[in-house]
Amino acid sequence: MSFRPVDEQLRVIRRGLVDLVDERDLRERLAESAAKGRPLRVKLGIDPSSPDIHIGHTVVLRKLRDFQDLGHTAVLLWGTATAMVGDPTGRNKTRPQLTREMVVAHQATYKAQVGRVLDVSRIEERENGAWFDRMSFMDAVKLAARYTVAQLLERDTFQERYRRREPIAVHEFLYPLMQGWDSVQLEADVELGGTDQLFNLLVGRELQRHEGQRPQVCITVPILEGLDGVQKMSKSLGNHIAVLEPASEMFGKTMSIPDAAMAKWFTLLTDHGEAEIQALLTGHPRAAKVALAKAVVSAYHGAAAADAAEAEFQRVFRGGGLPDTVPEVRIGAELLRDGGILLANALGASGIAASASEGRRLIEGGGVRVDGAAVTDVKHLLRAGSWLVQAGKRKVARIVVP
RNA sequence: GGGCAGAUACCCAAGUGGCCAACGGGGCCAGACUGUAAAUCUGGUGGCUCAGCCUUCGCAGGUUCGAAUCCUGCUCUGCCCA
Repeated sequence: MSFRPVDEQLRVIRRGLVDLVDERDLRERLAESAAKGRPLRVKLGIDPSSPDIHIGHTVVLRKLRDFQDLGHTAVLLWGTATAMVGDPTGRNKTRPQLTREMVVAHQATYKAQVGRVLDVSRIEERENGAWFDRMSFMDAVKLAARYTVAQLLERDTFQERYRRREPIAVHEFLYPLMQGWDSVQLEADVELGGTDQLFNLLVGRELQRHEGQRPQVCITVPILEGLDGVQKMSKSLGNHIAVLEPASEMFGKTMSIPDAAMAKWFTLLTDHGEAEIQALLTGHPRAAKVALAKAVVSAYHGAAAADAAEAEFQRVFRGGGLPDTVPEVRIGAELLRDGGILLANALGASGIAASASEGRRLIEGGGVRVDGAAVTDVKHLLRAGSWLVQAGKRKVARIVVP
């Protein structure tokens, strides 16, 4: 195994980083690894606590891929035990504890998605259940003895919650210790995480030192904001782009992010060079956003799909046309009244609106079109036939009334 | 173990016997304007067989013609004392 020169490696690694604890240490290790031909063990912990990953998660995965590309070993740690505890990071509430079955199911779907970014044929996979599941309570107590309450309360999220007199469950305190213990078990050289993970990563250093290991280098990458450009991208906030989302959805969603978010998205989600990004950002914002959207889409669907998504976008949103695929919804005969179905009910039944009541409000608010013509009559009846029903610009369905 | 305070819709938060599907703000949805950007303005924001009806104010009972509001028990949370 031969490695690229240390400075070159460092340049790749440093792109888009926030914290690097510490650089001198990393440099030493890189030099050492090159000299001995031993790849660094770069750890990333993933708790399969939700079945899907979104492009916000890919920021750190891309960084891990950087290490892979440089010839190092990506160690993916499945937090099968920690997922059941729930990482309190960034939470103002205790997470629900998951069952073993849920964790296992999530892990499978997760892995398939991680493969969209990482070279999964070259990853080392481990599960922390391997050591936590058979750890005795007394072992856990010993581990817990290595940290003090004051140290744990240093963490922003705990401190905040404590100050606001919100509940903090004891097992949440254990989470950082578990994550740190993983590093000991894996003998990690480097651990990656989002900026909100810095505390947890540093605990790993402490515990490794305590065990007589060389403390890992801690690297954090920024947390990507969601479509609103303000809050962290997350599924629960509904401001995310899922890795498995269709190309046209990805394209459209990326186009809707605030201009101010573009620079960050370019740096963290695309392979565009600094100069290229600068050039795009100084041009027309719309052109830059199109370039961004295409880059994001092609990372998951390929260049051809990205082009198609752009064409479709142009047609639908600039030309007022229709998307490539319009879902067709057949209305069941049992829903018919007076030889048809109320438009409001059809909106609810087709999923365009969450309920018939919401459909009614949309009609009253002037947001609904049937075959291109606005309908404002709440009592509008769809008779037998096929109707193109739209609510806003994004929700369309062909509704077939028997 | 004892005492005190609190639990309201996605979030924050008013309401303390009828005028409450519940003020206000945020978020979100739709409309106008745009570049599906930002800013701004407008409307909406429990469900339904919709001039009405049903369910909702931690849970379960009770008082009352009538309860988110009063009573009892329970669950959960924070604070103080031990």
